[in-house]
Amino acid sequence: MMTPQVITPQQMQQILQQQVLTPQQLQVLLQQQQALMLQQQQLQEFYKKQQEQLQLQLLQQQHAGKQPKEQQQVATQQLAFQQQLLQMQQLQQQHLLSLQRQGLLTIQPGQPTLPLQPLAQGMIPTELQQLWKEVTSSHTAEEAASNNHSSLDLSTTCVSSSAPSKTSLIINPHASTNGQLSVHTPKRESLSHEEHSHSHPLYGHGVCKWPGCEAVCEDFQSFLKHLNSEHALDDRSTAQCRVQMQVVQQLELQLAKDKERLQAMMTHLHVKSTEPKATPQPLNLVSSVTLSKTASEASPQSLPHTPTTPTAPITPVTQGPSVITTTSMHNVGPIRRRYSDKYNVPISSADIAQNQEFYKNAEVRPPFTYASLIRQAILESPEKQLTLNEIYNWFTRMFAYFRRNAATWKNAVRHNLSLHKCFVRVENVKGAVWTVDELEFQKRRPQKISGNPSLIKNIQTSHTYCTPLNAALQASMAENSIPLYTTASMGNPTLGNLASAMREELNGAMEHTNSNGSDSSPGRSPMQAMHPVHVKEEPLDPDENEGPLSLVTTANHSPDFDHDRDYEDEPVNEDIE
DNA sequence: ATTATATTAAACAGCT
DNA sequence: GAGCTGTTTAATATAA
Repeated sequence: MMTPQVITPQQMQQILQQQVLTPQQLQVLLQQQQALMLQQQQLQEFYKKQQEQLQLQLLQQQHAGKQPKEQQQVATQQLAFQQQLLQMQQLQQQHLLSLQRQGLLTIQPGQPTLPLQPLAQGMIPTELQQLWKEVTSSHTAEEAASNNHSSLDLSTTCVSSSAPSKTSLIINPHASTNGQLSVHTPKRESLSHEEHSHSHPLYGHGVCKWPGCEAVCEDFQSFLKHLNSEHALDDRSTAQCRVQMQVVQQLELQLAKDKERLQAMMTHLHVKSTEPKATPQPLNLVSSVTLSKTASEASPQSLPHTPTTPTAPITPVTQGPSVITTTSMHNVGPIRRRYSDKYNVPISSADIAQNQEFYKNAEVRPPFTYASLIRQAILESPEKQLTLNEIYNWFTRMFAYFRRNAATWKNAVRHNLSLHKCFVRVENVKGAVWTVDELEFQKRRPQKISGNPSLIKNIQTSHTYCTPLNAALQASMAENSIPLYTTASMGNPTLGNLASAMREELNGAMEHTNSNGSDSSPGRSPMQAMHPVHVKEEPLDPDENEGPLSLVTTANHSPDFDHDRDYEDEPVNEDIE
């Protein structure tokens, strides 16, 4: 449908590959580049039209009421979404490919998120500039040493106007955080790292992966030789690098725009869909983060074709076919199955950050239970304890939905706090705070995982059954490596909490006994093992080991939650629902 | 059909 | 007494 005859980056590279660039050739190249940009503009136009059409459809849908063709429209909508998502996926893949070709990105299976991280946010031009500077600076240093003829000053074309005047060799291995600049350091990693050869971004399947090269190299050694001889730091390589950089930049731009567009579409549709309760809005959505996460291996056609739920948020449907389960919501807790599983769609908050923003702004009911949300709120707090009011504040801060009907949901929160054993009230100097008994919480979890508590017993006895659970947990880890509402950064300390929480989930589900090996409360001092003034008595569970309970008696009130009073006591519109 | 869980509403008690 | 906090009960809905 939309396969414009744009000159692909590869073709461009091939052109470049033919010989050392002359300024004329470069001119041609730039023209081609402009053509590419033009094509991309057309692409954007297409999307624009698509979106307009979508809105039109929605309008019609609203006016038409419940006419039978509504379904057709919905299907069209769905299609549009899929196209959009597919396109984004392609973009992402293209982008990935480009980066790989460049050697700017190393994808290693061992470190799943690290290299992909920048992709999710898009590599900002300054990063590219930085990379470019590194190349060019070393380039000129070499250049200045050997031949003195003025090389192609590519920096005038677009990215960096700062001509590399410095002669110092800036080859900083740490600077290339997003990958490795393999242009100038092939020898270092040659013999000693044989296994590393497999992961060299420019070498794979016995061929050189330099853009447009594909020279056959039997082994890594010959590849290095080839790399040094054919792709040395000369004008041609530099130009190739630069062109590719532009391509990447464009793709980044395009990706960002498409992401934004998708977000707008989602938000738009979602706001609409909350109004009519009886009209489900099946949407097939793939989270953008899924794209970035699995762009390299995910097949685009594996989009599930099952509708989601009426009230569920635009929950991106993950495309990983088997691994993703509802336990992907682990860090949040059980989802509200009432809505989520109606269509057998494994809802997963793949793009947590995205959803965070979504729920913050869109008045959409989060698909999590109150208990899960309360737990999340508490666990997110630095002290793992919150007062009731702080929990309230968290709700209103994180979810636009909870900025109205305060009486209702606050009552529900209180009700949940009292009802569930997993919430433990701890008397404090300043009053009382609520903590989470993770074991208790996880106790309810097994049912969520499989719906069959006996399975857990099986898991306990036969470790071969660990696989599904583990897979689920790993998927959960991959999916939600970030606890809700924290931005995605691998260094996030909360990640550790999540990991330990997951370990505990395993422990809790499989062993059912409290092994003190799992320390779920990092940062707790033994001082805090003081007895609480008042703990909810539990007659039904005498065997409950209250060991891991964090019974904090000190009044260390976190200031983080004192400024959350933005939405507090906001005027309540009781007549909305 | 039964059971478990979640949600919502509401009554009530204790406290500030 | 009002409002907040916390407990409890009941009705209802949903999913397993």
